[in-house]
Amino acid sequence: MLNFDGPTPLYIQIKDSIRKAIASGEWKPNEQIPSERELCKRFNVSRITVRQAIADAENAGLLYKIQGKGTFVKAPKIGQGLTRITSFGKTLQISGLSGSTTILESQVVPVNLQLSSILNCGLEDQVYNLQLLGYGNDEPIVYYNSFFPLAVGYSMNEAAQKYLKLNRPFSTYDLYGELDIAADAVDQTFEAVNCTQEVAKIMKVREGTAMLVVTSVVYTRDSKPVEFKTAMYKADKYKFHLKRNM
Amino acid sequence: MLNFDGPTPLYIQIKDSIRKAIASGEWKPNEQIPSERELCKRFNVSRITVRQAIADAENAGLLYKIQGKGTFVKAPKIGQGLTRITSFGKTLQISGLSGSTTILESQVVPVNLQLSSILNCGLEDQVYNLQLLGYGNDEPIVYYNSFFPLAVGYSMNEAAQKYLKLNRPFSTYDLYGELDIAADAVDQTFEAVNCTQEVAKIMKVREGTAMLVVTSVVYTRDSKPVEFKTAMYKADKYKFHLKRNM
DNA sequence: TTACATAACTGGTTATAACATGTCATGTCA
DNA sequence: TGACATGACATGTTATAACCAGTTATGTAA
Repeated sequence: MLNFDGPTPLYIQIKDSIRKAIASGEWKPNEQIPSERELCKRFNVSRITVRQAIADAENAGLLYKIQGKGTFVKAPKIGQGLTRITSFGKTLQISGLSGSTTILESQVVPVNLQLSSILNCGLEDQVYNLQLLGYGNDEPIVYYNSFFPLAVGYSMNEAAQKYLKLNRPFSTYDLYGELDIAADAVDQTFEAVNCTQEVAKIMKVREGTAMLVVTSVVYTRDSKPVEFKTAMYKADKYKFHLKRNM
Repeated sequence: MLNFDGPTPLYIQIKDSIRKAIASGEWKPNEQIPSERELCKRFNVSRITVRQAIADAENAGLLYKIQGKGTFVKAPKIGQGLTRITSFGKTLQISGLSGSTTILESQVVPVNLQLSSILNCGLEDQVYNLQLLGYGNDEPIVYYNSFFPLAVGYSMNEAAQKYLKLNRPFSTYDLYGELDIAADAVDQTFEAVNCTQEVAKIMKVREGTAMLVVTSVVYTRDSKPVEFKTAMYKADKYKFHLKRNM
């Protein structure tokens, strides 16, 4: 089950296994997962290791614990929770909306100074640009503008075409699952802007409508940037939730 | 130093002590804090306990660690980081803005259904309403509309008057420090809205300007709600940053 | 049958211990 | 002098062990 000799810590492997069990639906929302001691036996590791895996998963918004009762799978909130990374497709599903995603643009473009610095590539390099439009109940809800290193971009595009054919809503987070890239962390900035004319046209809103803009940089486990993305959400259709500790 | 017999876990006491050392300026941003083993000796506890305290503090955005080098005090970002709770006064200070806060309203009001449910009080109860306007460089930046249980509200108002006399910028987070209330966690919702006429007047912007609205419920250590707050930020002056793990 | 003590779970806290891995200063050898 | 080995010290990972504190089912006594 676990690789005891490899370089990957056991608790990370266990966390990944938890993530998979939840993503695959094997463990359902609000369902109790095996107890810490049970997982110790199952993976043949100490309780500290299991607890660290669970703590990480809890931190990522995948689980919650109740003392004396057990550990449970966290059900994502309506809207979008900021603890747990939830893809567009999943968010729609939770909200009970039918949805779809269209590809507005899929192209290779030269970098600018900002992009080369963020994606950590040369000024002469090219990057892949993917622009998606997400619909909920046939209404544009979010406009994604992503930039990837070239190799990643080509794979992303392939995966996107695949989802497109299936006519299922998706965002780039859904696509990572299709690739062998393990996205591990995201840096995000939230701000409100008045919608420009171009975006207004794309999203079918009046110019000046308040939009929630989330700028993200996605990193792999080894802290290499793999995506720079700007997401513009139609304000009245999308909120973000967050729990913070002091 | 620590209370070994009390009900408060040692690692929480240590975390509080870390928080105080940072808040008081004893430990400055980017300064290295004593090593784990040093803290073990100093507090006379095991390394696990110290590590848990540090992990909590890191999670709250107070510290960061570099393997092989040490643990350091995190310097809050310009803008507002979403990992670490940063008060309005502190945010201004980091941004290098001079600022101030005025009290728009300080009154006792009856609850409505939403408030009674959130603050967990009876429908006949009254609550304290405090409305603040935060300025940066003489320009309105944020409008806070807070509601507290009555007893808390009176203390908050006193503390606010005190800050007002000192002519120092503040938000309710600054005020908690003055009271004996240990705010421990916050639930927040982020959304973008077009500014209404009333708010436009208060914040001296054009009607329809995009505003970032953050709705917060503040909880004490024992998970009792102590504040319901709506904060409206002038969009071009305020952004929020967040790092998320998967 | 009901009420209460208890046992058998759950996660929460803490100690001790060892070794791995990353960083850096120091000292040695070419 | 410069390159490299080494040791001291930082955090990272993991095991074993014990006890505390809630939750729940069970079984016993009134």
